[in-house]
Amino acid sequence: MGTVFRCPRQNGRSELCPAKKLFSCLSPGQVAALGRERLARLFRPGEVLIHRDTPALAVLSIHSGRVKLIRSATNGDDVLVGLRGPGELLGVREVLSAVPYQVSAVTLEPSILCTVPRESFLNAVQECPELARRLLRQLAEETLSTEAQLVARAHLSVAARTARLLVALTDRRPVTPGLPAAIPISMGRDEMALRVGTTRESLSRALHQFAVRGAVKLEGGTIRVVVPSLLERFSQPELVYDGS
Amino acid sequence: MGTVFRCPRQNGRSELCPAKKLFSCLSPGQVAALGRERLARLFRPGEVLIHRDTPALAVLSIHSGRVKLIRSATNGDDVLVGLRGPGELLGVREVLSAVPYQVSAVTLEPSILCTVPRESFLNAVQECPELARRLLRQLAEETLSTEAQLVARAHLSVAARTARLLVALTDRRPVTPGLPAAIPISMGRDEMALRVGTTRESLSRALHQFAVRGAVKLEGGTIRVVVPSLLERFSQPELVYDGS
DNA sequence: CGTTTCGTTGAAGAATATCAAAATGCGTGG
DNA sequence: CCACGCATTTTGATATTCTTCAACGAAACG
Repeated sequence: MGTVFRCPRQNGRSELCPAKKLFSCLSPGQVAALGRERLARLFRPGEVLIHRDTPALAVLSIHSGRVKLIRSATNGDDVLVGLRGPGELLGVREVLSAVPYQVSAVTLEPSILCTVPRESFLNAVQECPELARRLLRQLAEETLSTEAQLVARAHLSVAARTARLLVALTDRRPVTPGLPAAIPISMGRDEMALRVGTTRESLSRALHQFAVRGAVKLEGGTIRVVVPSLLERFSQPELVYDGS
Repeated sequence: MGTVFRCPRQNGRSELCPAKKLFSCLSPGQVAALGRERLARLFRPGEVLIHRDTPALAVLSIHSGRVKLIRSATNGDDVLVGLRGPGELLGVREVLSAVPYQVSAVTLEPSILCTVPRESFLNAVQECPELARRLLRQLAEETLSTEAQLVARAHLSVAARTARLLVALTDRRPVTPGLPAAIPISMGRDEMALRVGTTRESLSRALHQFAVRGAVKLEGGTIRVVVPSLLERFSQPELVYDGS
């Protein structure tokens, strides 16, 4: 599970995974002390990086690729708890709290990660106040976003949450040169459903509603947002749209 | 809103609100620099300490009393996002993330809090690495617990979540001297419902189920847990109990 | 060209919210 | 001590939202 290889280097010196931003405050010596962080591994999509309920022995740093954090129930229905991308860390909270991993981490794409042993990480945090401060801020934002997620699930319909996802996905695309048409996205329905916190079927129906009302256009594999403003209306609470 | 008065003092020196644990690493000078933290205010139950969407100008430290963090929707249905008690801080995440308050904070009981201006707080974090580390750990635990909440809502029935609340409430009571009978609690049904993430009515029904099956006994105002083990069974997923 | 995976659609069923009303508890003043 | 009135809790009936099961069409792939 995971091919071992070296991270790309720059300037002849070992270059940290994009967690550079985070670790940039460490001295070369401290970086070296992080341990085997230079040894990265390549993972295929769908590989399990972290198993829930196992001891949190290390923090993983994402070099490239996207990873989903899930809690899988015994029966099999997963709950998405978060998504992480390049430059982000996995398992920080558990290592800091000294508890077993509370979630499982699974790659969504081919990904390259490196490992920082628990002790090394804690040492770095201890040694470098700046690192602590950066993590602090990151965690603060993380908590707020998880809370937002909780609230959304609590009082937004599946349709509204779906609309929100679409809005978020298009927002993130600065690539909106022409005013008229809008932006397509690509992602499996199952992944979308996971992100919205519903089933494949319910998601499909929600999209159908949007399409019927002319907010979006479903083009095999991609979703074209035709009337963003309309979509934002759907993302509001209250409003409910059902039936064929 | 809130009567101003001085915090109790010990040893002739001003004593910080129970956030002592957190701030104990600060020097007296640093403590003084925190600003007006010695000026505490008394709030009546139900007072709003923090209004969502207003600028996060300060961190509040809870000296005594309990506070609920909520997101109130336009229509009026609140979502409980967290509870805080003595020694805990309000608004840390927003201050650290430099965003407006994302939740409202409302007292559940008469409470005494003191205020640490945003800048003072950030300075303290900057100055004192130990403080940063403590906050880090606290935030890490906070995130994990919010996530757990999210997961619980996602795949546990109202009954299961209710059972969990009862279990948690009894667990927190070390006051279980005699083995035979069990522990009573007191709390409005509305507050319970809020914590479980459901309505007053649904909660009532869940309790009724437990009572019918002999797990608990409803005694006006208090709930006596008769068979804890049974209650724990109810708190498991899968199992569903409905009907009269 | 079958086979497999993915997406959509329909119909039935479950869980929970909502609305309305009865019941219970509780403090107050007679 | 009792009666009254208010607030909380419970209960019942109904509505709604969503999931689940099942089937079908279509694109993807060997």
